[in-house]
Amino acid sequence: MRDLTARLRDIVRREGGAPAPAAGATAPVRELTYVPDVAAIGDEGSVAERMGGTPVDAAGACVCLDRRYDADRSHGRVRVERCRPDATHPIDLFDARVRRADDWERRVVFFDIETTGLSGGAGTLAFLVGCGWFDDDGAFLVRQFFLAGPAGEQPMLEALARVFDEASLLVTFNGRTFDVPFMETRWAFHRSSAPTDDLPHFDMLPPARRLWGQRDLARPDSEGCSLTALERRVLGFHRHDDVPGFEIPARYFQFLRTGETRLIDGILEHNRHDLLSLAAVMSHALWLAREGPAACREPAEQLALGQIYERASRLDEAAGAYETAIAMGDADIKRPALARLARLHRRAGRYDEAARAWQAILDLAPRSRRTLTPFERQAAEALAIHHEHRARDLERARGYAEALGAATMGRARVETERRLQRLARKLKTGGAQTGRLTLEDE
DNA sequence: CCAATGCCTATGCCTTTCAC
DNA sequence: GTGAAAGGCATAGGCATTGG
Repeated sequence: MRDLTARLRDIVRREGGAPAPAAGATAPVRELTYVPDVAAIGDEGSVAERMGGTPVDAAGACVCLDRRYDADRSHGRVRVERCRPDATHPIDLFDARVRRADDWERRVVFFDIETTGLSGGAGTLAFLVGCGWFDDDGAFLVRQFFLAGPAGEQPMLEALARVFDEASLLVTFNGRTFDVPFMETRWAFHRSSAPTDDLPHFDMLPPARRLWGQRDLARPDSEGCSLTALERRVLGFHRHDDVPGFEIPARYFQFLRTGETRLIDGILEHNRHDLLSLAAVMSHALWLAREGPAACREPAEQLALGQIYERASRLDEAAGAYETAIAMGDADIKRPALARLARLHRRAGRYDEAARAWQAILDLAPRSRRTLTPFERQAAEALAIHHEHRARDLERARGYAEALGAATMGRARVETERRLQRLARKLKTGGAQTGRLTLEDE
């Protein structure tokens, strides 16, 4: 793949009028027969005609393709019209930078590029950029700009800037790291200012990781958080004959050699599916955040939702989500949900409720097991503190501290030892009498 | 393959709250 | 009044993961 990128670098150089560099000892460029007169590539008609698009520039080096997905069409389990984000969606829960007052929903533009490689150097270019947005009827419109040759980049960048100028919010998947910086270097390369500079940008990857990214300990085969994985898990959408990402650069280089537009069809479809799924995944995430834990299909989502509310300081909603997760989930969900619920209770001064949640974590463990998992260690430590300092039941406090001491190492071990010594001292001097008014009367 | 983002964990600091 | 504990908060470094 690396030498393909090197070849493309040669194309760009020749395009600029400079002679091709002498073929080095390694990769000769002779087999690359790119024809600058892009409109004449292939045997019948222009690239734009054969792709069913329209030329953006006079030479047809950039091709524009429009596609409409009707509102009542289905994408996996969801209908297209349901994928439109609107002002009722609490987008600030996922990204506080997108303020709700900013009428961000006016024109949300979904954005995804296909490039000749991941490395993003000067020899790599985005040969396909796809934009999608909703019209007033709830249909999803996709506009793609395709480079029939590198000479089309300038007109592509101008046309793309016109789309972005209309946008109120840009939405991408991993675009904060990849797509947007990539395009910004291209605009810089052509000495124009980037239209993304003052455009609010929402990257769906971090929110998706928060909602669906927790590695599922119960299922080692769980799929990760790529857009195609989310598509299957969240939308129930399965692609047929998809072009895998790693194959995309090679296909484009082959197109440049042969002018065969059929090689590109699968990439166009891949890009459109990415945009549609991005819209669907985003609006589903927003919908879940708005509707709350009762709308979740999986307890893991309820747990994640709790963390999302907690980050946004919506602590009551967070507690509600954790309680739902505890009620619906298996032990692997219950444990973290109980721990987080316990911390919320403790922070709010509801110490008895916190203690009950910590105790519930310990009750999930089989009696036979001596070793403590991290959650159980956390619970035992919190209960030792609770019973020593709040409930004043020194005997019980010592019980938890002892269980903790057997299961800790290093630094935590030292603290536990100190706790045990303090408890022993207090018990000897008769501080135990005060330990009557505790949890026992519940 | 590469860069970069953001989560998790450990660690130290600071303030508050008690017990003596 | 003094000292110890607890717990919130900030920071830093490690780790995994995503894009074509």
